[in-house]
Amino acid sequence: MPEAADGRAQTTSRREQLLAIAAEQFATKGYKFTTVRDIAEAAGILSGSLYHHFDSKESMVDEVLRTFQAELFGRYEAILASDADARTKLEQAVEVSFETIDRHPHEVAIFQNEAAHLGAFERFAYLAERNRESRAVWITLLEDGVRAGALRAELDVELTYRFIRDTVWVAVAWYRPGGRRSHTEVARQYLTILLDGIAAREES
Amino acid sequence: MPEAADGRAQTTSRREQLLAIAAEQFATKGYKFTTVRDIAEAAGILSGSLYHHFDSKESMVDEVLRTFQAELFGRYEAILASDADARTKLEQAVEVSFETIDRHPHEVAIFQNEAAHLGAFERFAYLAERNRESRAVWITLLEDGVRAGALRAELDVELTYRFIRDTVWVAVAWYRPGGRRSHTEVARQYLTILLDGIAAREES
DNA sequence: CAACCAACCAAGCAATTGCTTGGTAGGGTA
DNA sequence: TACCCTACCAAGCAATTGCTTGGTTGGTTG
Repeated sequence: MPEAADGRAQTTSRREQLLAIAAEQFATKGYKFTTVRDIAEAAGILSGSLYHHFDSKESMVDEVLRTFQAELFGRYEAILASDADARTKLEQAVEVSFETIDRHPHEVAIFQNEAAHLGAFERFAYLAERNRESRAVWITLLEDGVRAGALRAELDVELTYRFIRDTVWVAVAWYRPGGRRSHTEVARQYLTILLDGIAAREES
Repeated sequence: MPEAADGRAQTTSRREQLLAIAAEQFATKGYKFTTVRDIAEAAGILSGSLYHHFDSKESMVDEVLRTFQAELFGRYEAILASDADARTKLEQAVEVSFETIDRHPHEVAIFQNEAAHLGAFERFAYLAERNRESRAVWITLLEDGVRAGALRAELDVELTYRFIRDTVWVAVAWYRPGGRRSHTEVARQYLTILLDGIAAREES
């Protein structure tokens, strides 16, 4: 492993650079639409040279998705393990999600667009596993919220989970890092809608 | 055009059958992952025979998406043109969307998964146009709702539109026609969350 | 019956694709 | 100097892919 003079691991190895380039291509054009020649050209090398770093195109998406998921779920676990109240935890989970879109838009897009097809292959079975994990996280958060009285008691937790998950992740399709709205702003607005709804409150 | 004995147009021409088969394949495996041989095999014919009905694989998605969009936007326009109040129109638009997922799950899935990539090609420029139309519909509904006092005045209409659009359509990824929840039920639950939020109301 | 036609088959071509192989340039190290 | 190792090139192979072409079949119609 290459290291800088001061002993810290070098921030971006060639391998990581290539992975980032591949991720961008996969995200914008789709996995199957992206050829290894595309990736190589974007990196300024020949297609064959990619196989010095990776043993297949499949390995590239695999590694991209794996590292991304590992980081994301680490953050979810941290929230679950904290001692904040139920509503705060829910809000944090939403914020973390939007922050992830901000920091890893390509990775999220790939996951969003390709997970369904790729999940069919044995190699990507962990995607389904992560899906179950994700569901467990959100369901826990929601049930805790109901139990604590922070969320409506009649809530269809399963449906609510799906709506949250969908809305949060699909935002990657339109959210642009560095754009007019910050991820914090978007998360805050979304939480307002989710928690209080869009209807005007009746005077009671 | 083939016609039944009683003079009505035959409900499903061979062409329509093949389109339906192709749509299913595109939806489940993705456009690029689906080969013409896959489609042909699913139809019980050889791949070359498909070219008696269509002149390219591209034409197949094109036709699938075009007819789907035409029907959908026809229904949106009908709602806009009606004389119901703002809130009712918004609810109807949501209901129509979930009903569309129920009736044309494959078409919605294709649109959801492939529109982004395909939109880059000139042939599919109408997808972007339809996107603008869709935005116009929802923004109108939301602004009318705010104006009528049915929706909160401080609403970020643009963000709200995106959240609605995303959540509604992405449901195609998990909604199963004929499953435990009817599309009417899902629409009703979703509207509750959207309009009133998931937070418990404070006693005031 | 003769003509026609929609629907299909059989075979294969040309381009693209992921990937392999053998070799080379150049910087670091003993 | 001799060696090694990372990163790359040049060339091309084998499989897959979308699509073409010429021909066959079976039903319908004048």
